[in-house]
This record gives sequence, C-alpha cells and structure tokens, in this order.
Amino acid sequence: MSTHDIFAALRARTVAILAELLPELPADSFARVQMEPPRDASHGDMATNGAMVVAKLAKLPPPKLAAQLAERLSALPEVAEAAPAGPGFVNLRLEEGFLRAQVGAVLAAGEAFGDSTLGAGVKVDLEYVSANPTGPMHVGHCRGAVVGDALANLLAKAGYAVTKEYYINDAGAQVQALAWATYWRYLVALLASPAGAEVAGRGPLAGFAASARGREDFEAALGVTLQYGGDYLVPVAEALVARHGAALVPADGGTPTAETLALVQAFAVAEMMAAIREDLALLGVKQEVFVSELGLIKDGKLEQAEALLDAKGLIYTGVLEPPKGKLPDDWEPRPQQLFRASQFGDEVDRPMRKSDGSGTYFANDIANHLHKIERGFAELIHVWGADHAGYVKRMQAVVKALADGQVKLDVVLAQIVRVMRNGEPVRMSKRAGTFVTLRDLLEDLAEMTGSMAAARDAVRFTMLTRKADAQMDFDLDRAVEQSRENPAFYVQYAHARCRSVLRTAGEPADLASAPLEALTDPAELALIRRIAAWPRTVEAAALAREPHRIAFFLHDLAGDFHVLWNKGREDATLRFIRDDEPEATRARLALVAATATVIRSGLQVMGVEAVQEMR
RNA sequence: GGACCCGUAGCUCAGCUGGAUAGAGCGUUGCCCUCCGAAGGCAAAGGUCGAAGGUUCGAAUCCUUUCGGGUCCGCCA
Repeated sequence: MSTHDIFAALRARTVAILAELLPELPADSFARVQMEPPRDASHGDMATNGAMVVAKLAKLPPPKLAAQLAERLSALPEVAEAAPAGPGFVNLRLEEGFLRAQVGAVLAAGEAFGDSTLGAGVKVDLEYVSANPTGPMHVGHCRGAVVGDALANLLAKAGYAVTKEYYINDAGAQVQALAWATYWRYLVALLASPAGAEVAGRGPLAGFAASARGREDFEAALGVTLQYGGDYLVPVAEALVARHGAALVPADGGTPTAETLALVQAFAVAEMMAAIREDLALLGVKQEVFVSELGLIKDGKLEQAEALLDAKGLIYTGVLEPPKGKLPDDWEPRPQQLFRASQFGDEVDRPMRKSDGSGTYFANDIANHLHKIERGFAELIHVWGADHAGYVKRMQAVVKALADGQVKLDVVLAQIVRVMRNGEPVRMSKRAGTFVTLRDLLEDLAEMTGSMAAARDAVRFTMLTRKADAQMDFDLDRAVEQSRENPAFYVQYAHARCRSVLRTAGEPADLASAPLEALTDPAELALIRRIAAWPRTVEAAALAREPHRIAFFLHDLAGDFHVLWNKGREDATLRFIRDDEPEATRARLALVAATATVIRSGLQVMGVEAVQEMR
C-alpha cells in the first residue's frame, strides 16, 4: 500500500511464510492477518496475530503454528528476533539498522513519506460546508469546514482522487426569503439615492418612502414577512441600485414580478457565495466544485432521477403512517409520492413530493446525488452537522437505488462546538455583540495571536483534536495558549525546535545519506519507531475517515521529540550538535530533519502551516 | 413511541475496525530546576471501560436488553 510502510512490508512477509507453511489453504485465508505495534513496547517492535487467525482453518494449535512462524520470521534480514507469545502472537524485534534506515527513507521521500496507494486513484466526491447562501459563514459551520478539508487532504495523501465540493442550496424558501430581504434593502438604498426620486410616489411605495423604511414598514407596504434582515445585505442592495437603478420597481410601485425577484435572488446568492468563499479562504478552505441546486432543477435532474427510480419500481403514491408518540397538531393522512427507502435499510419510505405535488428537499437531494453518480465517482462522502443524523439512511438508500449498489455513500457527522472563554460558554448572540460569524471568531483570535494565519492554524488544529462525532468545547484562551496544554502549540514547538537545531547547524545538506549507526539511545529509537508508524497512521485514518488521528499522531511524535530534547539537557552527550563527534552529529541532524519532515507532512494534511520559530 | 450519536482515571479525551497487564494531557502527590538548551523535567497514585446477558481461543471494541446525556423525527431547508 505504502512503499514506506514497514508494517505492511513485514505483514506481506508473514503472509508469504504462512502460505508456504500451509500450502493447502486458499489465498483469502490470510486476509485478517495483521502486523501492528504491540500495545506494550516491551514485547518488541511489531506483533502479528497471523498464527491465531489461520490456526483454525489449518486445524493446528495456534502456539505450535506461532512457533513455526517465529522461526521463519527470525531468519529475515530485517528481524533481530521473533518469538511466539501469549495465545499465539509472534513478537518481532527489528534489527536496529533496519529501523534507522527509516530515517533515510523519510529524508529521501521528503513530505511524500507516508503517501499511499491505498485509494488506488478511486474517484471520491467529498461534499462539505454547504452552508445556505443566505448570509456569511457562521461559527457553527467551522468544524465541518475544517474536518472536511482535512479529510480531503488525508484521502489525497492516501491515494484517492478527491473532488472537494460545495452544494449551493439556491432553490427553495430560504433563498426566496433572502430575495425579499434584499429587495427591502434595495428599496431603502434606492430611495436614498438620486434615482429614487422618480419612483418614490408610486402606489404602495409612497407609503413606504414616507415611513422610517424599516423592516415592519416594508412588510406592511408589500404584505410579506421577512425572515432575514442582516446588515450584510446593505452593500448587496447598493450594488443592485448601482447596476439597475430604479428598474426593479414595478410600474405600480407594488409587488415585484417573479422575474424581478428571481433576478434579485440570483444576484444576492452570487454575492453571498462570494462572501462565503472569502470566509472559507480565511480558514484556508478552497473547494473546487460548486454545484447549484437551482441549476440541477433547471437541467431536469430531478425528473431524470424520478424516472430512473420509477423505472426500477421504487416510487409509488401512498400515505405514511403517522409518527409515533406526540402527533403534530395539524397531522392528517395525505397521499404523497414516496420513495421505497425501506427496501434499502431505511425505517420508512420517504416523501419525494409534497401533497400539493411540489418537490421536497429530499427530492432535490436525490437529483444532487444522481449528478454525482453520473460524474463517475465511486465513493461519495458528506460532512454533515449531527442534526442531520436522521437523514443518513435515506440518502444511503437513494444512492444504493440509483447506482445499483455500485457507489458507496459515507457520512461523517460533526457534533456541535461550544465556544468557551474563561471556562464559560460564549453566547452566540448578535445583540450581545459576541461571535456570530466565522470571521468574528478568526479576527478575535488574530488579535490574540498577532496574525490571521496563526488564528487560522489555531482553529484548524484545535478543531481536529477531537473525533468529529464527539461534542467539543473550543476554548479561545487555550487555543492560543503557549503551553504544553495546547496541542497545537506543542506540535508547532517541536517543529520549531527541529528547525532551530538545523539552522544552528548551518542547514547541512545530504543528510539522507548520513551514516546512522550513532543513533542508539532508546529515546532516539523510540522517535524512529514513531516516524516509521506514520505511513500506517495515514492509511488507518483515511480508511476510518478520521482526520483527528493525524492530530493525535503528531502530538505523540512531538512528545517523543521533546523527550529526546530534554534528555540532551541533562546529558550533554545526547545533544544534537556535538563539535567533537561529527559522525554522531550528522546522524542526529538526520533524525531531527526526518522528524521535522514528518511533522510538516502531518500538518499539511491538517491544513496547518509549520512554523520555523516560536515568537 | 422510534431513529442516530455519545457514555473509558477527579476533569477533557485517545484507544490503530476483535488481541496480550486499557493509554495521553490536565489536576493531585513527591522529587529536580543558583550556571549549562527550564515559555520546564522525572516519577507515583488514580479504572468492575454506565449496567446485565450473549457471540469465541480472546470483547472497551461485535449482538441483545437496560440506564443516563445529546440530536432529530410527514408536506423545514
């Protein structure tokens, strides 16, 4: 899988030996054979369950097979010692020379160390953020954005061909409400401009012009209810006035035509998306593909999907059972067009059209997924907020139905983040002037750290220090604190220390070819073992779709490095740079350079910049 | 009523998709730090993995039941 993964290499050796020992077993008998670092380091460098896994099939007692396997493994040049243990494990102690060679492998490969062919170039579509284009990015979108972006990097490193996608919900009631709100702001801006004079006397507009032109005045004048009213629409409205003047006001000064509203809507959505992209850019998130819900509808994708499902006999008109427990007040049985989701593992069939015949959001989502499948993706991944958990099964059912089980849909659920300050949750209240938008959060952190880049890195790292589906508190003070308690700092500090040593040593070249025999201290070997585990960490994290594992690995790696550094403080012979020992110095500098490389490689996955020095 | 997520040390959380004596950080306790690479270091204590059954060589991990916390539940996106 990864050419750098010594665990995969030794596993392959183990499987080959087992196949030789047990020629009568079919090849797939060895699928569950593993080669892992043992939980207890005293057991050695690696352990395999190979004997236990195949013992039953081979009708042999596991310890006996383990003994045979151990004997053969101990003959390998990489292996210093192999011994059967426990219920049938084989523990391996590796030749130190083989371990040290991993340092050279890192330096030869650079940050590509750990790249894997696991994904085999499989096309994966990763959709994340997908916030409604009705306003700027909210802090609530932050975690999904970071998790999605890091997952994209992770999958790319593991050999998948990843497309980073954003689905724009630019159809439906939400954006219609946005259009109305924009139209209100437009009228306000228009009446304040010279162009406003010519229309100020028209019909209902006259009353509005004479009023304070507030939200309620607009609602009263045109008989609509506004859902939004954000100040962020003011510049959008001014741009509308600049482009269209008074042309968007109907002759009677009343309700604008559907065409006008559609125009306003499209304009507002475009502006909102531009703002959202800017917000995402602050976080270092850049998606490549933006799919428009409205575009899909216009392309007839919904009808296509419907026809496809209908041809498979998966659509029918029916009445759903009422939900159990407390009934909604206005519940009454109504026939709707339903998709047979229950045939694909969902609890009940799901409505595609409302009782009035119009499409549900679910139906548009079906169109979206058909569009993905048509583009040839073998795997679809979503990062969703945990409040969408109930939606997972039905979408998986749809994808199964549309692609006849050939395309897989995975959903990563991101739990809510509470922003904390001084141990208290920060209320997300606009009135209180606290964080509402992602930009607010980043700008506040930038003030604390001194730069937007540092704020971005602090947010990204911290967001990845928890499993996505676990709730987390984001402690503002902790996120920028320069202490061991802050994992982001702890890892950055390790990299900065590495760079500091290499700068002091004059940035030596050709470390990849340095002789490494001088690396004998247990702390040095422990660091090398950690580095050697990087490739398998990448693969395991990618398979599990869990980018947080990278953060934990880096924390452990940084810990190993700090331990070594601290030993050098107590024992001068363990310092990296020793003028009297040029050979040892080069070996240690190679190890330091390799450590820095792996840290950078991990930070790259997380989308965090590795710093050269701490300030 | 049902679905999904979570429950692991005092606290915040990992636990490599079923492996050996369950780990880390914080906190606590003890020792070290006038100078040398100290925005610290070393070490110890701390657990019936929410509970009860089951599956098998083997379970924190899988299954069933149950308790607690969260999210959600037809025509909202």
